[in-house]
Amino acid sequence: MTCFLLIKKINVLNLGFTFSKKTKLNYMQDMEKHQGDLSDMLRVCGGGDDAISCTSTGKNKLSAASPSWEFPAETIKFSTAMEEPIDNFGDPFSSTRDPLLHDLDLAGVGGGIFDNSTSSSSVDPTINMNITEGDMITGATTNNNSVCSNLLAQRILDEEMMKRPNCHVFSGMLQLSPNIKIPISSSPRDLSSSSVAATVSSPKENLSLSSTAQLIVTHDMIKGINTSSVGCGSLNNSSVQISSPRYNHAGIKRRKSLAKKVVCIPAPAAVNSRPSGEVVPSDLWAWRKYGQKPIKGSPFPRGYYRCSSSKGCSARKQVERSRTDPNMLAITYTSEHNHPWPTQRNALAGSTRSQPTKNHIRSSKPSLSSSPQTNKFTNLLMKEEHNENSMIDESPSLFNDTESSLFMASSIKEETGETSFDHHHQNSSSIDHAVDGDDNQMRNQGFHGSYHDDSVLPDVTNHSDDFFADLGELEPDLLFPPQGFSGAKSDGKIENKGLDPFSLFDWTGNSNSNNDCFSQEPSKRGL
DNA sequence: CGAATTTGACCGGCGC
DNA sequence: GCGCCGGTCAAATTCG
Repeated sequence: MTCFLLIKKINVLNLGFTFSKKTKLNYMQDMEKHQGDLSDMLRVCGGGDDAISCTSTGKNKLSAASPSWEFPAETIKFSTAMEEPIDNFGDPFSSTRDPLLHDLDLAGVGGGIFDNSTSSSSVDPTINMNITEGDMITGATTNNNSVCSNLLAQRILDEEMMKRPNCHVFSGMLQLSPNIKIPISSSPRDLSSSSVAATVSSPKENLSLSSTAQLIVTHDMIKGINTSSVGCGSLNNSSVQISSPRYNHAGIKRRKSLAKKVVCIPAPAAVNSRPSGEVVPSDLWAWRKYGQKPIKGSPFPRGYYRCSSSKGCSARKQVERSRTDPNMLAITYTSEHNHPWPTQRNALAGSTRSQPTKNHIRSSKPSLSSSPQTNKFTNLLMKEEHNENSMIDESPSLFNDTESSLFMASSIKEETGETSFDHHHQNSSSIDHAVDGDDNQMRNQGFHGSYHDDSVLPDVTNHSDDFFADLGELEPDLLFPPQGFSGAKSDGKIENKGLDPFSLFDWTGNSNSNNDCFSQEPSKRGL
């Protein structure tokens, strides 16, 4: 189940970056229903016995255009511990279902990411969608029962998710082994095919389920990882900095026994116009700054934000730069949101000055986004408005380097219980530890996620959240055509053009797309 | 003009 | 008890 969810999550990420606007918006709408936290989409940690290896090759995968870049042979280990998160605090959606997961499955019905056509005999219903090599992602299928099986899988999954709310996608995305090495050495040229497909497979000997997933990393994602990271240079030294109980030295008391979740991300470039000059990555929530304090021992002030998405919401976050690495931004989330995440931007949605407000495709809904970064996606979508099928061409610019790196490199440190967050400030913070320690390791090994705590939650807040946040601003009708995502025609045939410019969900196999990422011979999809 | 940010003041926890 | 420090409040300021 864990593996399955993770795989799904991976694809959620991928989808978020590569799918058509409508698909993304589909997510948004569903997320609105179920709530969700993209900030937790990527769990960069590891451990556990389950291994998922990453390769970029593989028959019937998105390999047609898969560049030479590939995930290392080393495995991405999925923590079995995360299967049953003990402490969800800090995860604003810990108690919610996974909307994306749900939606993914829905998508799977009509062009799904996970074709479980080969999994009808799957033993474990929780992982019924037995993802096998060659029939994932594309959703293409030769199995007439695939739709039904997807539906079944969806239902099973829904039921399972209802039973196990903790197994939400966003709190446990991808766990990377501390040892994983993801060479991000490929030059953009190497990644010229717009995306790379990394197969995330789980050796059967290591997993109770047979599963394979593909982790799509777009060209620019890699490029961003590779080239920017705002001082992090490359992913391998960018960020995955996760607190560990080992850093929570005993004897250091918290001022308050409030559990906090710390997200450590590469600080975005100072692209906004805040007088303070601080760049606060946006996320799905609307935050309103209510204070700023200089922190003793740190040259950087700490900004205090509270959730403005909903009145009475006690959620807060603190944003400050790491003392040891000014390029790193530590975001501490405190308390929890008491409301669904705001896809509908309400009047309290914390529209900030720093964000551009010129969104011609927006409806009258106020903006929620809290940073200019958000509008990058908005702008993208605006482009999509003009060119429905331009997604392929636009996709490489989906994320600038910073965002890409943020996405890939962001991480969360969740401190709960008696763990000391003050320690972070008072005694060479855990983040700093991570910077000094794990980061060095990453420099040596390339990207990898390390985790020391099962509760570690990665964060893509500043990236994917931006992405999805703005998606929510589009008219639902734009994403939810009457035929739904699958674009099923009345004649039973599938029409996914426009809906799936990448032909990622090309069930017909008539991929007329020149999308190098996913272009495949229909027959090769063989699904 | 409304909303968000800034910033000094205030409050409370914690250590001495 | 006092002072330090972090966190919050709220008036002033700034911005769209």
